[in-house]
Amino acid sequence: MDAFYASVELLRYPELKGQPVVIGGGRRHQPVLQPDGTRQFARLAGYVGRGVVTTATYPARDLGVGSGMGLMKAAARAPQAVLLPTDFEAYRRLSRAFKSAVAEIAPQIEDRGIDEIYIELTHLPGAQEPLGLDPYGGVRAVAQEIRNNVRQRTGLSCSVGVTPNKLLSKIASELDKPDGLTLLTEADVPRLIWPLPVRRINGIGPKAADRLLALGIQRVGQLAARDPAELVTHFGRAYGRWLHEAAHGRDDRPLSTHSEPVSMSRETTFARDLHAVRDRDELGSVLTELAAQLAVDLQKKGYASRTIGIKLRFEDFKTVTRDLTLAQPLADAGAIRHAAGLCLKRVDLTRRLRLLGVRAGGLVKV
DNA sequence: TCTGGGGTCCTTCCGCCA
DNA sequence: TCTGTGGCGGAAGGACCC
Repeated sequence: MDAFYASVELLRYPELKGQPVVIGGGRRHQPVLQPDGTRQFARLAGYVGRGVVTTATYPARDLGVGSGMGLMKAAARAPQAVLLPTDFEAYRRLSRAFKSAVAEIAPQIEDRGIDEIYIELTHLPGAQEPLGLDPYGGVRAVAQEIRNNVRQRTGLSCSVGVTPNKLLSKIASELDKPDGLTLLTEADVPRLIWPLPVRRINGIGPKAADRLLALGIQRVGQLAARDPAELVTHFGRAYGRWLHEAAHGRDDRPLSTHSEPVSMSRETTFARDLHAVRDRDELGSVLTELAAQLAVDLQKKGYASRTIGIKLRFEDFKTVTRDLTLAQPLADAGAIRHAAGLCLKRVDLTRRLRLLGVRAGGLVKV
């Protein structure tokens, strides 16, 4: 889906179309309905806090604002941009709507989060047929039909990559964003994929990109040209081989149409850093609240957890975790709070904290 | 102006046990 | 009884993704 959260907000507030809009920040900054019927929107200018941009509209991106950026920094670049708080309930609703719109045409779907899916097109009627002079006309038409249905059911645009595998589809879907349809085959890899920066490969993050850069590798084609043995030397057997395969556009992962959750968690960043001793009571009640929320999440989805853990982030952004595996799975707020308290006792708390989280792993259906 | 919240998967280390 | 080896679960951290 294209700029998903922001696009959902534009459905609600169509008067913002064409403007730089940024989604993020806390519950405040809600638009205010004026007596004359128009809405007063919060602006980025003067933002104070620790929020980040979750999504920015394309006009906002043109001003240098992108997801993950601190809102203070975003405010410096685009003070006049509209700021809207996140509304996950609305995004989940539209997420279900777009997925069922796709499923009406192509039922084999792999979920990749709130705004992304992989779709199996291979065996759909007509997908293997040429259309006029286009040997891939059949599958192109199916993909277009999916896009049309998503727009009709949700009012939202999406971008699609039609290729032989998931790795290439992910890259291809981003070649013509927003509202694009890109079809490519293995034969197109040298021309269309090799000029791209290595970061465009799903699985090469900032760390791997830095290490590749140190080897003089910036683009996918440069990676493809390297001896796989050399990559194995630098990155280990599994990752080295994978880098080589990925650079050649090869990927044999099957579609995964069903998955069970592995863990669930709740965490919060404080408005100001807290001290273990001086802010003991506040810290304790945050932990209690997180445990209670997590218990509700577990019970709503029908899971119990055998491993309870905590996550701490200190003022210097260093993060530590502690966890505890129990004899019996549990989903009770008090028991989660107790286990989290035991974990907390194992951490040296001399530095101040900016974040506290509680996690439930080892999930079992109840 | 410092950097959210919710996840998955992988690696490494350690203790326990056969 | 001592030593080595290997599997396994748990714990911790890290990379990456949406």
